[in-house]
Amino acid sequence: MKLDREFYERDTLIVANELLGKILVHNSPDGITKGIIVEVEAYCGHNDEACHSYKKNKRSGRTNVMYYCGGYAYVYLIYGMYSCFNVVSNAADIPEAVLIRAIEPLEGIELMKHRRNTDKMKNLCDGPGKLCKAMAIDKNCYGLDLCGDILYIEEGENIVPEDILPTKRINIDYAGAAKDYLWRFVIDRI
DNA sequence: CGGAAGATTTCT
DNA sequence: GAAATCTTCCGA
Repeated sequence: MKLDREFYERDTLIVANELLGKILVHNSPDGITKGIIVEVEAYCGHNDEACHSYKKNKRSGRTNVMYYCGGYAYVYLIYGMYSCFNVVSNAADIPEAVLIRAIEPLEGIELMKHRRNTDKMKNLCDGPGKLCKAMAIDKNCYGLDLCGDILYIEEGENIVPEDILPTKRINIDYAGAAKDYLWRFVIDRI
């Protein structure tokens, strides 16, 4: 069961929490890949110094999709070599999104290994850049509608709040006070 | 038009 | 702990 538009058009922190345990699906030309979302981070526009849409550059070519309504893919290139996949959340004109930081491979594992050029399961999708490479998510996926058939998220197992561990976000030391917000969520089991 | 920086990964 | 590496954004 594919998540619908209403799921995404809510408060970013709620969407971030509820995305845990859901299944990310990419129907690529090479084949289909699926994975359970196990780690996310929330980025809340004007309330969040770490968010790309926070600063002076209110809206730019890169962050434009964050101003859409929820349910779109925000993919950007970082450090010139790695893509990061975000799910745009909340209503239109509210530039917020959820970064998918890690997944647990479900389907198309051989394809992922081939793309990542490794055999180690643990090393396959445990990072934003890694899972994007494993699932072939790149700038071509920028702005895709997650309510479409190419890239989407479906219902997975239900995660109870007790299993969700909030922690500080990673690699945003430049973000001042915002760097201490507990806006990174991981599934505390496995 | 040039320069600087970055929501990372990998190897030493 | 440091390098790799390049698109995007800002200032001039």
